[in-house]
Amino acid sequence: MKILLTDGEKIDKNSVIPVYYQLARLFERQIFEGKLKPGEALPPENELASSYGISRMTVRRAISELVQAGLVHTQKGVGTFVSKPRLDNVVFELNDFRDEISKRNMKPSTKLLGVKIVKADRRLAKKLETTPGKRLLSFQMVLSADEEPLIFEKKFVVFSKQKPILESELNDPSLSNLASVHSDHTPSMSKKVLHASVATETEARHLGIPVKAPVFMMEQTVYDSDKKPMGWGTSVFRADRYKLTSYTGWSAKDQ
Amino acid sequence: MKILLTDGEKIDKNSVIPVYYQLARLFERQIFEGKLKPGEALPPENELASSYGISRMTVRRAISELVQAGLVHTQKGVGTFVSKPRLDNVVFELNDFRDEISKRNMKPSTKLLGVKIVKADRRLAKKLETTPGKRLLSFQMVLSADEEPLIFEKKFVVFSKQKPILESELNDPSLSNLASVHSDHTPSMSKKVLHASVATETEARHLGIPVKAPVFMMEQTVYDSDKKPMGWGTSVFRADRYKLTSYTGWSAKDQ
DNA sequence: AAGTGGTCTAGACCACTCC
DNA sequence: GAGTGGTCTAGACCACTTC
Repeated sequence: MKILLTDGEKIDKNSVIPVYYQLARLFERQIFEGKLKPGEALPPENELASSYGISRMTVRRAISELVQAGLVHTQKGVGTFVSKPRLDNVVFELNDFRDEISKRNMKPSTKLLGVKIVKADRRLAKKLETTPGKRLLSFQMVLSADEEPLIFEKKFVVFSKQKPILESELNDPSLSNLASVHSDHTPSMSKKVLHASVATETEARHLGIPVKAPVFMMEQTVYDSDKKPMGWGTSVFRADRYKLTSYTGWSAKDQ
Repeated sequence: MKILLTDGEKIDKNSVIPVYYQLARLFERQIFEGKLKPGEALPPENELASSYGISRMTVRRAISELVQAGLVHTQKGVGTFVSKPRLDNVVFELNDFRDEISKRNMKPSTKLLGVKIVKADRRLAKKLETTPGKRLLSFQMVLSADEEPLIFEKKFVVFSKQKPILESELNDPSLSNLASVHSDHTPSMSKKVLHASVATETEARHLGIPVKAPVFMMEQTVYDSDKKPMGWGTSVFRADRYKLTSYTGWSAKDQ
């Protein structure tokens, strides 16, 4: 028997809020507030179970949420310890354009500049792992927020179905959707590469920026389940309007 | 009672490999191989438990791993279903320079160009939420891989300790370490913003690239637990050598 | 009402670490 | 050997969806 810490905080077993969730938040709070510092051990699972009057499995569920969040880590046979925040790894997210724009309370729009059938040149043939001369569907479009052009996109799709260009293309003009609609296969993997570049004359004109202005260029390849490329495309983002932000650390969610 | 599917696959309860893990891999395999298609339901948890002769909690653990991995999703009162792969959200990682370079079997090196004490101008004062004239520690350095310069960095730290510049700075020249060494506080949060830009004359000279060549510019601010900025810095990456790659989809780990 | 996933319990045995 | 986290069981009750 040990003297129990007086947490001042309690668990309400009759609440609609799950016990494991209450316990996880309780520890999270103590870590954020500095009452539990990096390197310090949490009480053993058995002790937590008996002192809160809950089952050990419930304690473990709470702790496993903290482990997932990176707040603590466990050592078999030793204990559970508060982790040090890792501040120098970064994760940049670049999600669906329409979602992002809508989230910022702006109106997204897509202008389809042209759809045509083209023959693959050497570069396209290489990107799509096919032969030069192969017939491809080509799309060009401009994505805008509140009527201001932000992104200029070119996409090329290997087509195996003769399908008319439908409205659905404009509802979801993502490369994986385009590839999916015009092919018998289903996209199962996507590779994206982000470059820093400068605007070409064409890109500058469509985006309303100076030639050679800095831009992000994202290159996407969509593959089917056999790892054969189904589509390839580039998206050029205005760097004056687009930047990628990332927060790391414990209070990140407050931002 | 229902007729059980003949999976051909079995669970070995006496294996050293945990049962939940075996079951999760079994479903994962079936999803990757297309035997379980997006939208299809997994058998109910109770059925899985009885047909494999294991407890429902163990089944749930297996399923929860699949949920985490994004392979399936659950609907309360309805069932568990195979998810569609989400191919159009992207996550770019930009991890510690030394780790990344070492992983590529190259030799990372850091050249410290200069350390001095400077007075904050208006821009720095704003970035660090302090007043112009405030004395700051200033670092400039070039990071190279196999002697080729890749990144040019400037960092500014609000210092509250009079400490000599130690070797430790070169071992870990990250902004959070610099801020930590020269302050009484501990960094607890970091914000990074990635821009596309073009090289200034100074940057171009240090990186050995033409002026106005495209570069990535990453801006980092490190905060203490009270959300006061402790340090601010910029890292300029050669765009001809640096790009960010991201894979999404089910077979991503094969890459 | 029947079936589903979500939560929780009170045990059990194990492998591991540390002394 | 004592203490720790990791796995697993065989139940239970609940809220939810569907019919």
